[in-house]
Amino acid sequence: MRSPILNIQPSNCHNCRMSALCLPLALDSSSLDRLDKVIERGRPIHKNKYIFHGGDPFRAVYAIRSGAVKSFCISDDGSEQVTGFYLPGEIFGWDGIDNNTHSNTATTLETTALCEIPFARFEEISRTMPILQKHFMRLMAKELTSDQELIGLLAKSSAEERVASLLLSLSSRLKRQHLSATQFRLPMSRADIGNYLGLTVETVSRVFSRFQSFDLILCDKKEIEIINLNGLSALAHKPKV
Amino acid sequence: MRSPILNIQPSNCHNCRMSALCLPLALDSSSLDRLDKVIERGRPIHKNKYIFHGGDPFRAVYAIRSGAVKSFCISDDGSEQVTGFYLPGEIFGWDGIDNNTHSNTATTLETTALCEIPFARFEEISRTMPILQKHFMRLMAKELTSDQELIGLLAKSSAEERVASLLLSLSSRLKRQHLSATQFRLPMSRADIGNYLGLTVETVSRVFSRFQSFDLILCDKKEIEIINLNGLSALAHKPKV
DNA sequence: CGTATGTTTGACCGTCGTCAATTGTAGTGG
DNA sequence: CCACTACAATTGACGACGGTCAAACATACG
Repeated sequence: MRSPILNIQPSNCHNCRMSALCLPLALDSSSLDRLDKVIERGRPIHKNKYIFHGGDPFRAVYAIRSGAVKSFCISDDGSEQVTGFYLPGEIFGWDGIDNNTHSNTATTLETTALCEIPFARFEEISRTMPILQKHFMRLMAKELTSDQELIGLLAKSSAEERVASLLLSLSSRLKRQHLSATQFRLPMSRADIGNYLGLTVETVSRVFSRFQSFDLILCDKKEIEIINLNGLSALAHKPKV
Repeated sequence: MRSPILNIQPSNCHNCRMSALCLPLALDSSSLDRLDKVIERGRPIHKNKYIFHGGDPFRAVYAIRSGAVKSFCISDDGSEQVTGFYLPGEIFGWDGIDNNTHSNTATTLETTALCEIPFARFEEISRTMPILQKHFMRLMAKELTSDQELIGLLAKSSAEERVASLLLSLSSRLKRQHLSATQFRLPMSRADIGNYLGLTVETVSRVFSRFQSFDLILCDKKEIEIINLNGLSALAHKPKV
């Protein structure tokens, strides 16, 4: 039984150290208060719990205070397709906006604390706060560009490039949180990584081994240390042709 | 030099037969008028012309009245990655919302007529028309889910499944426009298809040949006729494992 | 008519998926 | 605490799918 990890449970957006990430806004104090009142701060959720299921009615989007989340959808044939990994300060759940129904399922990869932003109430207050509306469209657009990066990755890259790119993405996103960019713990399994990157578990495992033999990373199960960041970047952006 | 292709040039949204697709909204007549006034209806553009470049400042999103458009981004190594094909009634250009800069480049695949929706003015009027704001968020969410379908396709499918899925996607989108779902002309080259689907030109060409030998389609260069729609669907959704 | 570009087809080979076996890890209950 | 089981990760052998290289052909454009 863990853990005092989350003793810094924020009571509002003002004192949440993540707000610089999920609300990079110039909101005056009273506007922030109004936004603050609609946000529901949940207690930490255990690993492998569902946040919403595909088909659920769309109620809210979610910001991560701590922990990690994966989202995936079920394709026609019943197989999973991981569509994203989300880290603290990031927002997920947009997929429900059209049709008012979630197309994805979201689960926790480890103990996770969320802020729930009920969409109906958000829409109300955003009517009087245009900046908030624009901000949310920008967040959605960010999600779009990150999806497109993934598309580029899947369409063109080799297994090594894909894994290198994922590691670098995680690294830079952790850095944004003022955490180490070179030493971290992967919240997801090899199978999740493979599914996300369009590779099999075996291939992912082999690539990790190869990266170690090249002295690019050290890795003990889920603990990662990036030793040669430049080398990894070179691999990730390796020109094809 | 004008082409008489588009003699049904609509003068406003009221009489545009595409409005049911790009504006599936319950707008009263006066609201539609206000929206109508900000939309700039351009003259037809020739094939292979740029609509915007990656890096351009974000000014507007675009609805297609006729023709076809592809969008692509340039990756670090200078290579193109096609991110989408757009047909009449569809809207593109969202990629510019975050950073106020387009990350993609968009070009016409054939002679194309566009409606330009200046984003700044759109934001103004959407403040007093919440339904419009929600509608645009839904359009962005649609783009998100379609990107995620592509991700699923790229991550898991074989060459045949990818090509079959693209053909079916085009087919159903043409059907939405009340055009034939089984006989149409591909607006894009084999190279574009390959780039989009993460395949080489040669593989795309081979798959087309194979589909013909299986009597799934008839195809003369860019003219396509789907003979066995069910068979094609079966191929597209072929369960892996 | 000549050149550039797009498409098709063939032969070959490398990467990654498949199948299989082994080891390591985590969670459960005795 | 250890035994037991279920699951995660690693490693090897093999083969298929699709990429690469090359050549032939068709089409578009000046």
